Amino acid sequence: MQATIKDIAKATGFSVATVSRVLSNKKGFFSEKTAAKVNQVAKELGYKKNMSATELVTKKSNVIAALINSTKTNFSDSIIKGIQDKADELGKTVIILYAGDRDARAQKKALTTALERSVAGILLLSVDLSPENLTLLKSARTPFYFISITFQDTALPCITSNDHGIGYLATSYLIRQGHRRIGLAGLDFSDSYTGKLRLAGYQAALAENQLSAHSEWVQAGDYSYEAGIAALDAYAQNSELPITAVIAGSDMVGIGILNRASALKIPVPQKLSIVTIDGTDLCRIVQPPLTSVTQDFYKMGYVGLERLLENAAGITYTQSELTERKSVLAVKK
Amino acid sequence: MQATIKDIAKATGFSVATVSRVLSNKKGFFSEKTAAKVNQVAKELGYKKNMSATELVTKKSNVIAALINSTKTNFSDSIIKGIQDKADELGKTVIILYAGDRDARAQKKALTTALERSVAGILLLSVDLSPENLTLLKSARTPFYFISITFQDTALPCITSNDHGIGYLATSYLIRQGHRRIGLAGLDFSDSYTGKLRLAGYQAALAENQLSAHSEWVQAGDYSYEAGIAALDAYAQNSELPITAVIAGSDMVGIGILNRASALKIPVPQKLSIVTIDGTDLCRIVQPPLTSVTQDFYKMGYVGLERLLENAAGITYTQSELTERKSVLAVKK
DNA sequence: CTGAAAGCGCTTACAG
DNA sequence: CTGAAAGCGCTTACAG
Repeated sequence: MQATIKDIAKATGFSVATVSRVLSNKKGFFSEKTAAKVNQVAKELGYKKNMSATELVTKKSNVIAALINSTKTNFSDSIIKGIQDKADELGKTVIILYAGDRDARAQKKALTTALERSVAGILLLSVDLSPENLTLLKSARTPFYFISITFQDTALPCITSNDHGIGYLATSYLIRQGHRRIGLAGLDFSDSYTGKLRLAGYQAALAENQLSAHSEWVQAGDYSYEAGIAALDAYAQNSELPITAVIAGSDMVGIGILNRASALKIPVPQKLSIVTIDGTDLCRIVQPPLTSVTQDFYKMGYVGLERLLENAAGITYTQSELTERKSVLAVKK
Repeated sequence: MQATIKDIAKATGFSVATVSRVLSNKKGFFSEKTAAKVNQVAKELGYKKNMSATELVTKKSNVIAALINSTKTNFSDSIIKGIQDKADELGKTVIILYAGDRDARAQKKALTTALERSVAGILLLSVDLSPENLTLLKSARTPFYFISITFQDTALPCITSNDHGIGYLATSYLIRQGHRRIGLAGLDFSDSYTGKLRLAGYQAALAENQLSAHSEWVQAGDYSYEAGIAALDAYAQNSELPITAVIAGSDMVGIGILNRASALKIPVPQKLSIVTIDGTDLCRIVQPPLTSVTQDFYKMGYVGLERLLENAAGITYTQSELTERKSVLAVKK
């Protein structure tokens, strides 16, 4: 049997009230001497607080649930690191819950788990809730905050990169390097608002330079490695590539493009420059290392938790920056 | 205010006891009619069970805590997927807790969190507990089980790959391909028992073929990308490589070796064959894709949870297999 | 099939 | 600084 506060009370001769006070460190409500004795006995008995009881009576919790989806995009590591660091500063504890991959059942289960334990708040990392689950979440009184996902519904509180800015940044960078025929590959333009925004940023940058995208330059996809392969195959249909540079919707797309190009003997960056979006560690372990628009995932997590706890509304943007590596060639104009 | 069982009792005219029975589905203790009414009202009120109260009174929990460490090795995804799938089958819910990276404080915090919530069991994925934390874990009455980590102390219950077998398998495969001078790189032979076992397997395979390792063939490391770079630099000190093939301690080590070789114009596999240990998705996104000894991480998670719940003792091994890709060249003997 | 009552391990006004 | 007591939301023998 786990020792309880009662056991300690009995052993020390104090009341459970006093024991409770020292154990939860209610300063000013006990003497040093009392504390020493109680803590000592608690240690001897291997006492461990029963959080269920505490949460039941205080009706609050210091745990934050972070729901993650199980897709292979591995930038969530950085986000979680950011959340964890902030949580440590604040004395919160975070539990991570898998919410499946666009699986409404799994989402609901994770959500219910969080809600039933009356956590202090829910962070949703790139999880695109089904309509019912969104309703469920909203109807609960638990604060929530989305991270790394952009909604059309601007009423949802979230922190994310400025996706329009990302598209614009990548494109204008390539233009400055002298490129004129620039592709955009591997993004989802129908289900994903993110994709639409990045496309708009891309088009804006082109327009600003009196350029406009040929339809064959833009290859939709699902942000996966395979989407990168498919995109390159589409570009390589004719002996001459229609583009001199391409923006990949994710690191995995970029790597897919890179590898397929290598298989087809298209040298990167000599014949094709690549800028990828995300900028995770993956960029540096391929050859050539991929130049990227790098998102600040760590910060998303760190300030995401902050925002959640201050009950912030609306969208907060996190800064993205261009990281030059070796996959872009400057061409003379 | 969250609706409670009491509110439902009031609204339906039943007692809290009856409401509790239908809500926790104690078959045979209520009529269909009662159930219908209670469930209906529960739904209207947006009732959500307070798990703290339930756990407090039943003194049991159906949650499993999975402690993970924050190193970059990303095979934990597969392990967690395995755990999650098994948990779903069993109706358990799993919460994931970060236990830092060989950080005793973070470990303790994660452990305490799990223990204070009196979870049904604790799974530790590749987390190498400090001695005090191990004592803490053992002294609690909570069942625990290690995954993907090998101890010298065989009394600790765990599921993992047979590390001796892995070293042996990789080495004997390369020998069968005609290699005679085979390196081993990026493993830790001092802190990590895993490293020692793999080394022993490597030596056993060599010995079986009347070969023995030159000391310069074996380059220690910490399983990281940088360790791979360093290992290749060590091998490449002289104009001629001392080896024709190398076994990398992890996928990241393998990629480090590969990239450094490419930078130094050492063609893989023509001048250097590589077999890597782990076999995660990373192996297929580099060029050439890396032949690997592939560990069955998914299964580790899946049966790990099973074992935990049946309170199994001792070590369970999971099967590893050789996956041929493009990084090994067969040489004529 | 249903209800009254006790109790899980804690916290916290209230009174001293 | 300390204690007695009520109560958090549930479950479950016990009695009908």
